[in-house]
This record gives sequence, structure tokens and C-alpha cells, in this order.
Amino acid sequence: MPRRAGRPPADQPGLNVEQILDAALRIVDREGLPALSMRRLGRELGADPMAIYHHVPGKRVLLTALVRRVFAEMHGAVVPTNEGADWRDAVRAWASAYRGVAREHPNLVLAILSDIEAATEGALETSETLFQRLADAGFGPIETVHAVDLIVDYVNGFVLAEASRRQVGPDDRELLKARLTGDGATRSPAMAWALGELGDMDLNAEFDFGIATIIAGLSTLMPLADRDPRALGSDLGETES
Amino acid sequence: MPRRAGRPPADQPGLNVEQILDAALRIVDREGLPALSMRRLGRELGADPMAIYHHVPGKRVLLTALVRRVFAEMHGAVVPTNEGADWRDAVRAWASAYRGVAREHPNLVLAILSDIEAATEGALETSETLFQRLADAGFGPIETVHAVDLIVDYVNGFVLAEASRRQVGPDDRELLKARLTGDGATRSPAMAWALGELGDMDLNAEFDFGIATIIAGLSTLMPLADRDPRALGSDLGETES
DNA sequence: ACCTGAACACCGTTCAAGT
DNA sequence: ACCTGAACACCGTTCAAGT
Repeated sequence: MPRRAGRPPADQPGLNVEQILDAALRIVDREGLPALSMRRLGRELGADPMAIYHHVPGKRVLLTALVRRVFAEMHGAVVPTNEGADWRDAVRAWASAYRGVAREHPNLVLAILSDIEAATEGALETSETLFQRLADAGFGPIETVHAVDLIVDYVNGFVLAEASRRQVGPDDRELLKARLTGDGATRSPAMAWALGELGDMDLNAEFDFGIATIIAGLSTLMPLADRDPRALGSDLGETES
Repeated sequence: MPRRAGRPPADQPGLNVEQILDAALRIVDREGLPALSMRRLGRELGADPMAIYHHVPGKRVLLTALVRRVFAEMHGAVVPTNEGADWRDAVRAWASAYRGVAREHPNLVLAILSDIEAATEGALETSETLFQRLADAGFGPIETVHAVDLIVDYVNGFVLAEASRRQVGPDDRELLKARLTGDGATRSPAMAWALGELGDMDLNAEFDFGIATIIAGLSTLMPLADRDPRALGSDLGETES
């Protein structure tokens, strides 16, 4: 139900950017990224679609604003580590916070990854504490950048896989498994063996494994640093959100 | 210049799927993913846009077909490793092949990642040899699946970052660096330090670092396997206790 | 200053009509 | 069997007109 044309009366304040972003995020979370159109957004706001252009210059900017807002959420979620803190804890905390934010807005993940400028900027803004712990631990500047990028790239890839796995109805890996253990078993025996032994995919375990492996690999560069028993092992499971 | 309506004469065979995919890939490679529309594709083929629907049921299917074709390219590029081969070599070869294919079609990377079903299927189809080497090396079934997923997720994340970095004109990390080393230096000192020391980003070095670190981490799980000096530069620390 | 509505140049897709 | 062209229901965005 569109309101009347013209400047809104002072007591009924009309649109503002915050409101628009809220509505946009609502649509994306509930109905998916493709559902977000300027016209649909106008309907959600109870306003003429064109009214939005007075507050936001276009759809592209609106999307990057959405991405930035999500990273602002994350910025609030990441607790800065103390000076003496273990860099491994910092890595786990950062990765877990990143994943957590992505899990809250699975339909936005593709937009985040599409807008890599905003995403890397957001990721870097939240990662000062991570840089600090790595530098403290003795990583050189280039090693630190490479390490952060490794973590960011991995989490991006994981988060994307996790988000799109959620959109597919029956787990497609199950389908693949069924196909492999069926007639195609002879073509890919090793895959059939590996996937055949697998029960339900535990994404938490998988994420923990990935992060733990990366940490173990980075530890290799830091032979002097203390070994952290949580770096690898069967009973960790604390990267959970 | 559209050809005449009606069934084409036998000597002028008209459209076929292969031709359509070629044209679509040409458009995406040259003009980017958003440039690919059914109408634009029709123009590229010198045919009525609607003629395409007689060979391909819709745009979505066309895109997954494109993704599958790219993975078929990769399938040809991955040379199966021998039984005795080092699993680390298999990991490096697979990752490098995957990255190579993505680099040839940077504009398609987002489509690949969007169509995660087709992508994971394609990735898995090319990775039987990887599964085999990991299994041979003594990785358990669950560990093998987790290891492959770790590699796939990382390479997906890296490839995406690499592809979109290519689309941005001036390296946006340079911009961030400039902003950091400017007035904002006090807010993010560790980042400014790390990025400040960095010359031109060497993406090859970064990718090698990522893969080497993952391999080193996975080696931690395989204390009995021979140490590969190429896995990482300096000494690799002792076996797990 | 802020909202509106017609209009423009696009989309993907359906469908009856051509040969 | 294969191609065509009008048509439908959408897009993002511009712009003159309202109050």
C-alpha cells in the first residue's frame, strides 16, 4: 500500500537508508538473493520502488552496503585477543566468527563473494587482531599476509559450499555416493571407498579439520612456537558457533 | 544477419548444442558473465534467440553445461598418478590443474561457484587419482574426504579471489595499503606493517604457500609417511606425540 | 526535499505460426 | 524437425511532474 506522493509530513518520516537495508536483508534472508529486486524492495517498504533511488544510488551500491553491514556484524562478534594470546586461538576465533556470520545469511554468501572488494575490505577490517598475533608469534610480513589470505580463501570456499549445500534439497553428495557405489563403482574405486565409509556429513567436524590442518601447517613455519595440543587431534569440536 | 525461417536445408546444418556452448563460452570469456543473455547469444550465433530453446531447455541448464565443459577440460589436463606416486605430488598437480582451468575462464569462476552441484561433481570426477594417493598413503576414509574438501574449498576460494582481482582495475589491496599507511595507520598497525613490507602481490607464490601449508598440515596426520622436502622450506618439526 | 508514474531499454520464456 | 516473431511478465534506471 503506497503512501501518498510528495514530501512526507514531518511526523511520518518516510524512508531512510537503514530501513532500506533492513528490508533488503529481510528479503534476501527469507526469499533468496534473486528475489531482491528494486520493485520487490519497494513493495516490502510500502513505497514506490523509485523512492529508493533517492537514498541509494542503485542496486549495486545497495548490495555492497548489505555486504558491509554483514561484516560490521562480524566486527562486533570478533573479540580482540590480548597481546600474550596464542595465534592459533586467534585463527580459530576469527575463522569461526566469519563462518558464523555467513551461516546467519546463507543467501547472501554469493553476494559477498561476488563483491570481493567489499568482502576483502571487510575481512581485513576484522582481522587486525589476527595480524597482530601472527606478527607476535614471529611470522614475517609476507608470511603473515600469505597466512591470512590462506585462511580467508579457505573459509570463503568452505562457507560457499556450506551455504549452497543448504539450498539443495537432498544432499547431493549422497546422490553422488549412491551413484558411485552403484554401477560406477569400478570407475572410481577410491572415491567410492572414501565416501562409502562416510556417514552423515558433519560440517562442523569438516570445518574444524580444515582449520586445524591449516594451523598445523602454519606451525611448521614456527618450529620454536609451543605445540598446541588442540591444533590436531580427534576430540576438538570447539570451533562450533 | 538471421537466416531464413523454417527448417534449414540439409547442406546448411543449422544450430547444435556444441556450437551454442562454444558461442556462449566465447561471450563469457570476452565480455563477462553478465553479458551472456539468450538474446546476445542468438546474435552471436546469427540466429533467432528463440531457436536456442530447441537445443537447450533454458539458461540455467546452459550455464551448468558450460561449467561441465570446463571441468571436462580439466579432466583432460589432470594426468593420473601412478600407484607409487607421492600423495603430495598428487595434491600439487590437482590444485594446479584446477587453478589453471579457472585462470583460462576467469569470467566463468562465479558461475562455477554458483553452480556448486556441477562444480563439486566435476571436481570429484577429476579427483579419483587424488583419492587414490591419499588412501595409499594411509589416510582413513573420513580423513580422505576431509582432506579433499579442504583442498577443493581452498582452491575455490583462491581462484575466486584471483579472478575478481583481475576484474578490478588498480589492485584494490594497493588502495587498502595506501589508506592504511596513511592516516589510518594507528587503527591497524599490524596490518599496515604486514602489507607495507609487501611488494607486488605474487599470486603464484601465494598459491604455492597455501598448498604447501595444507600439505604440511596433512603431513602431520601421516607421521609414518616419508617427509617431502618440497612440502615446506625449513625443517618440519617432529612427529605428533 | 522527498515521492510518484510513465517510459526506456533490457531480460527469460511461452506459444502459435511458419517452412 | 527446426526456426521465427509476437507477446508476457518481469528487470534496473531516467526523468519530468507532483506536493
